[in-house]
Amino acid sequence: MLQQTRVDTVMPYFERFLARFPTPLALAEAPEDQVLAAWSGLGYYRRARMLHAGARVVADRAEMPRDREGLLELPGVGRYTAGAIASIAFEEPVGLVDGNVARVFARIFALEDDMRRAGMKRAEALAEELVPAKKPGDWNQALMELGATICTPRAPACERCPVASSCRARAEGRVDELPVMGEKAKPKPQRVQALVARTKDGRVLLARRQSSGLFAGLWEPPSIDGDESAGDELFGRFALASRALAGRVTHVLSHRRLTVDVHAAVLSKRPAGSALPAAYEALDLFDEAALDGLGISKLARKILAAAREAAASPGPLFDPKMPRARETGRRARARQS
DNA sequence: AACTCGGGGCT
DNA sequence: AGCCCAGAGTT
Repeated sequence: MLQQTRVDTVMPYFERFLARFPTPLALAEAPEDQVLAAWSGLGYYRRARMLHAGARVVADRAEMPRDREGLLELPGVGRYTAGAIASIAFEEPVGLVDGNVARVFARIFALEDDMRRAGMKRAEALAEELVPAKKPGDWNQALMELGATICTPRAPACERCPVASSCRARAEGRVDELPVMGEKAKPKPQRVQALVARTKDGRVLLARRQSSGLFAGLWEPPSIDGDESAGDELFGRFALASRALAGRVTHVLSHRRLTVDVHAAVLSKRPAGSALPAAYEALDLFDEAALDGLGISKLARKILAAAREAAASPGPLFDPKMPRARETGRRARARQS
């Protein structure tokens, strides 16, 4: 859970997850839907699938690997995670480098290399060299904690730093220049058309995404990439009694900036199996109360909320027979007030 | 070596 | 509006 995610964000998920899946065996025996439901909202859902697969490996062998080499063989366990478990749980004297340690080393030793690329190798070699034989887990956690609380990316608290006198960047007045972080690609804009279709008795149509790619294995209102014309291809798969543009949702990922047109519709017939859109592997109808038990992305929740909001407060110009555009979000509310 | 994969909190 | 987070797997 801590891969690329802050401790404070993880904490409540961690508590719930361990209450629900207390042991590797309990996790291994759980259906994937329940694992993704417990992960719902945390992001990088491949981590959940990998952890699930890893639990199954451990359950099959009836044994947890107890050193770095064995841990590295588990799916989802890379160099950082293997080092963290080996040193903290099993007191193996191995180093580790996460974003915090990379920054701390870059400053203490004035490392010039790009820490997004080749610089990580230097940092890992240093970590391996410096880790003490006794309490290696405490050492590693102290390095990470120093980076998270004192040696922060911006405005580090050098006056409170216990190793400021050993810091080369500090001595050379280059704290703000280190670490060197190479350019990162900007998210690419992408348009999406989403369909929130309900039966007359209020159940909502969701589709489960295929097992690889974006939001793999999660349920969501079916959608298609592209502009309005792409939407027609999606809408045509279903028997719709009515349809209207309910709002627009934006969602930013590391590599994409999604703008989603949300279309609300009423189903006149139950969807046939042949209606399954590309990128999905299943289709089903759900009561509102059942959504909590599903793996659903934050984006999908935004889309559902936009459709609900449009239905609840149609606005002065609403005509149920006419398609309409409606803005949601801070800017629209500011304009209305 | 570059790209894919979420979401959030802080500046 | 950026930046980056207790990264791993795939191409």
